[in-house]
Amino acid sequence: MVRPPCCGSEDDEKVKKGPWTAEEDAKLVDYITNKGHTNWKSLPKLAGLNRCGKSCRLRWTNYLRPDIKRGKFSEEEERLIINLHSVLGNKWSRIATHLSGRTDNEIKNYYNTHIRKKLLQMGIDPQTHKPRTDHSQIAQIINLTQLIGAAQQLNSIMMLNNNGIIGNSNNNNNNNNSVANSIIPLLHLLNPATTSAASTFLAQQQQQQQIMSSQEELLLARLLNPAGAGAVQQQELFCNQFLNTLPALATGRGSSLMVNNNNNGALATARESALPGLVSAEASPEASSSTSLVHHNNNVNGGVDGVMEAGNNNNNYPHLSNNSSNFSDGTTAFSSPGTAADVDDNQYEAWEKMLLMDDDFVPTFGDSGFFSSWKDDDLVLE
DNA sequence: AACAAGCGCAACCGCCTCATA
DNA sequence: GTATGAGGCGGTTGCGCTTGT
Repeated sequence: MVRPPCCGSEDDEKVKKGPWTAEEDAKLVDYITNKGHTNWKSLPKLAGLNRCGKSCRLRWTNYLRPDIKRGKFSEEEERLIINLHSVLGNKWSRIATHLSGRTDNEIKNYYNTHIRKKLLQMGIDPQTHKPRTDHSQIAQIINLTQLIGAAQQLNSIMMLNNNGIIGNSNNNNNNNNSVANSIIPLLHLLNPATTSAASTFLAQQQQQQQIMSSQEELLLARLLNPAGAGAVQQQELFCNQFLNTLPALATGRGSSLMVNNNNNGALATARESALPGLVSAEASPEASSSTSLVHHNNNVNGGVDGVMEAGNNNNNYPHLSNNSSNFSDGTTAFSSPGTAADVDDNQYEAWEKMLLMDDDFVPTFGDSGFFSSWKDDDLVLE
């Protein structure tokens, strides 16, 4: 059955459309302030407005409501929107419930204009939050500026690494070659045919390094020697992940949102979250004795220790009950018995709410995609 | 200065959901 | 169980402003 529009056709000529005037706004605000809005359909007549009820509702909820927060979105809000969108998709109204004072319309507009553009520039598909695999566009996306930026940031990370802030590297080598070590593989990725000389140089540099940290090894291995079919795509995927995880890594924090069939997987995911992208996908756990959702809100080493401790005490995470557990290092874990399939939507909703409401939630990036959508997968490696 | 193109955002449209008769 | 209608939601449009030529 096709319903008529909310404003009957016989009234169309009378009902005003288009931008609201200050006078109309004042009438609407005055009426709702005094009488409320129990019935939008009858409201316009009662308020002396020549608008349809739907238009009044929209004007009120999106613009006139007193609790609306106007102005530029903060970085925190932007990050939260991206997180939420990666989990919820285009559920703008649900996203809006997590950002006080922001309307679904405002968030939708902001995402489609600002965030969408940003993600595209980063090589991320704004709809799926996964790296784009359009080969013809990759080279345009990863431009020289990004390479330089990436190299500088990688250099910072390696310095952090050598200072023991990230990882447990024993490598105290001079970092002078770090930039070269990082930028050459990226150049190689863009155009292998014309970077043979650079690759040779890289090989020489690698030989000169007495000890290479495990992170560096993994990074270069995955950039230069992706195995098996789809090597190019793997390179691109990893490159995107790598470029985009740098800022998060630089903060020295590891956070993850995952559905994890644990046992050994607990350790694997913990490590992965500590240094996203540098643990191989093959580290996925086989056994499934329980399902857990872990939020690492800590410095990297602390996060690993916290989860490892949980796993080492008992592979089944004995002290993680049906609700949340908080580790001393700031890690928050949620778990329930059974496999991922045994966790119903309500449980996921509850977890989702708890995590997303957490101001410290920081997204991480896994092989299954940038800002992984855990709800869609039984297992999301972070 | 004039025009075109791009951008941001308020508002609209039409479909969906849910409550109610 | 079905029809109806209000409210809600997401997609889209179009206007006004800004920026570039």
